[in-house]
Amino acid sequence: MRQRYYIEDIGEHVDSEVTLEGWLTGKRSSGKILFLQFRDGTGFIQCVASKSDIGEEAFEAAAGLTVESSLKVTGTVKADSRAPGGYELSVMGLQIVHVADEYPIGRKEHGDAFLLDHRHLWIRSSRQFAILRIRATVISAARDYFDSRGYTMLDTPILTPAACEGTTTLFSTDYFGESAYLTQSGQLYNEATAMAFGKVYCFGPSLRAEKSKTRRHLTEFWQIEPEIAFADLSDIMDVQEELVSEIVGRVLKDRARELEMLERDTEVLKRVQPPFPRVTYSEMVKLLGKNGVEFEWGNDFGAEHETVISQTFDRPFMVTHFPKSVKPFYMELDPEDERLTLSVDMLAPEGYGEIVGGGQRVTDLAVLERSVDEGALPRADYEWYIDLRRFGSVPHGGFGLGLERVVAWVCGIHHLRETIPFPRMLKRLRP
RNA sequence: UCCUCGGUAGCUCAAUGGUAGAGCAUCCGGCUGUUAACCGGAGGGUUGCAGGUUCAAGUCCUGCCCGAGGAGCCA
Repeated sequence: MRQRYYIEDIGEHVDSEVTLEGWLTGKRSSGKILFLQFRDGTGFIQCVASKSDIGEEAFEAAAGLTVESSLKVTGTVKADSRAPGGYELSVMGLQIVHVADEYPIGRKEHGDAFLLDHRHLWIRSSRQFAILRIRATVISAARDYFDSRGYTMLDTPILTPAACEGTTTLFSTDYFGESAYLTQSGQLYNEATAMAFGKVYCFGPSLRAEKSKTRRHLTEFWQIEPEIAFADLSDIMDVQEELVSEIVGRVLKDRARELEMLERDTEVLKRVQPPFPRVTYSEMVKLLGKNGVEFEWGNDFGAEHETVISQTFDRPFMVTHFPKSVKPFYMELDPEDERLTLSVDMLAPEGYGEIVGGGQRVTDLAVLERSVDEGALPRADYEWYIDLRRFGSVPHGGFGLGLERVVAWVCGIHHLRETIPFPRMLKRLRP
């Protein structure tokens, strides 16, 4: 394959001639000198063209280019402190590939609805570029964490016959005359693969037809879910904090430029080191009381509570031992207090709230059967899952890490809709 | 589903019930170091839809549609 040059590696080619292939993000001219803002998908660079270097004809053609026109630019790489990023390209020649129509997204501000309607173009802008590159790094770091520790990655199905939980609203679809649902989580299937492979994880979309309309919700979001045989609650918490620390460390190391583009305070991220604070649900209820927030034991934390609590800590923290009433049927009960479960949620600081949820699963056949019945779940659809307790049942557990929430927190951005290439939300299916 | 706010030029917004404007974008002209460049000029409107009040409605009233924020809900 021929030699290609990318902006990301431009520092390796100072004073040599390269050709870059990409798009024009903007331009400024001063009569006989032209500044072309250029991107190639790996970064952004300014190209400087003067009439004396490239000739009148090429100069006029370049001056007439519209925003988002595609072109190949040949020139010499210069280190220049005046340029953002430290380098610029001194243009010797350029080849126009396509002259774009008038581009709808300008450099001035736009409303949320307008930008979401133009998401297919919006992802070209520098802020979205930074966020989505960080997303890719978060995924890569998480997968590397598991792959390098002997986990087997096993995909779980997206089309399922039953809900993971009876109460939640599901997207349903026709499956050759039978109704099927889009998965909310790979967890139940993970438990089956964990009994076959020991340590497993899955990475895929979770779909929920909830009519949630907040910055913390998408109807289609991605989860990374490990499941470990012979693991107890303490093991699960160790994995959670190690995983999250590794993810944040990788982003700090490999995506410093992107974090800078987002003006993210990296001091906060550098504090993300084990051990994370661990508190029980009951301690948390007391803590809320001390902060003057009324809260009745047995309820689940709402947005307000999570915000108050998460401002108490300077790094992610874990809340354990939630009451049975607020957790799903498969959670193992606390042997010391049967009102409680061996569950753990991790909450991100700075008001970001829950980013991980998990815990130990029910081991005993009779306990699980009772839970399924109490939840009024269709027994037939869960028979395979119950089977896992008939054939070599062992203590096991795992968790789900909500990718978009982690990306939002790491990037320090307000709304989940910017953390996924094409967000799916209530009333937004297009583009 | 509930509460709040909004819908005016391509975009972001302004306009005491009395001639619909500005900035950006676009087009034309100027400028050899611009950083959301700058300077001068031009074009650009079914004020979300339907009805009502009024001499007169972008503005007031009623209904509907659409969007945003929040709540509820939510591994």
